[in-house]
Amino acid sequence: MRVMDCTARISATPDAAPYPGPVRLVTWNVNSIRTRVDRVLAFLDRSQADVLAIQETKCRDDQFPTAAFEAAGYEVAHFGLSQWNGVAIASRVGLDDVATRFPGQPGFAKTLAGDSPDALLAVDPPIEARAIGATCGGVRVWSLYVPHGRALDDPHYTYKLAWLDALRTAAQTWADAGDPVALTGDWNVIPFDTDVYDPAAFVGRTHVSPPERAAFHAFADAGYTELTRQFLPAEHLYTYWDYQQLAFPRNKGLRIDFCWASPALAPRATGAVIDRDERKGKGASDHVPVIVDLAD
DNA sequence: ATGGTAGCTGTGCTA
Repeated sequence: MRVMDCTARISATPDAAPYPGPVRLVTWNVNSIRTRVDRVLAFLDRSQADVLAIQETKCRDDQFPTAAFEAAGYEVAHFGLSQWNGVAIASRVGLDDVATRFPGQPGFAKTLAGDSPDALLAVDPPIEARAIGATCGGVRVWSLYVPHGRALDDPHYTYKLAWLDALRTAAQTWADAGDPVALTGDWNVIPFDTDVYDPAAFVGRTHVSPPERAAFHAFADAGYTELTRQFLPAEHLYTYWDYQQLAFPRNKGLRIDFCWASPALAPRATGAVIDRDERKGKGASDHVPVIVDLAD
């Protein structure tokens, strides 16, 4: 584990950047922050994370345990509308210019029996709490919870593809601008057959379909680098294990949590870790933290 | 064997 030198973060002059130095960036789908807050704070202390991108907080803004994070030395920005979804960024290296959606992010409108086509066209689909961005330690961090998709013939699947395509379009503009951007979170895509315990079990299901995989790999075409793959190329390294059917003891997992880095950021990466131990014991999330280290 | 688990303003929905 890296030994932190806190004095290195104090500016030498008032004009210097407030938080020079490396950034340890973590993404973690915590599956309810209120249930998991003690475990998350213990992880922050143990890992010495500088920035934590959180998904599935499962709460509204007024329910988020902000005080506990602040007591641990982290600022927090959270976007949650209900008991579903919810994303946040906790940072001890600054937290500026918070955005709760990316440009062009589609919403999702539930259709009800009896809705006429005209009525549906009139609906401006509400944005879901699946993306939050902030500038932390000089890095533009996006905590992302990509729609699951549910099934290939479900409207949520079409929504998932549109959501990923809109994100890629935004990501392209950021890359073209030369911004140091990290797109980190739960992507709900299994990019390769070697990222799943049994590809045959996923035939005809979401996460592995060619359009989903194409939408994921399109970020490489936009110039981005997936940092966990760069440092952890081994097959069958998982970040998620279902709660059911003893999936974790049997190591029947999926690799679905990733960090895409823009061209300006990717060269700064020095390593990545999947904290598999965090899936152990009582009260674990079904996802584990995924850590990337970024140099100056 | 059509189950199993976890979380949520839960008697069903979402993953």
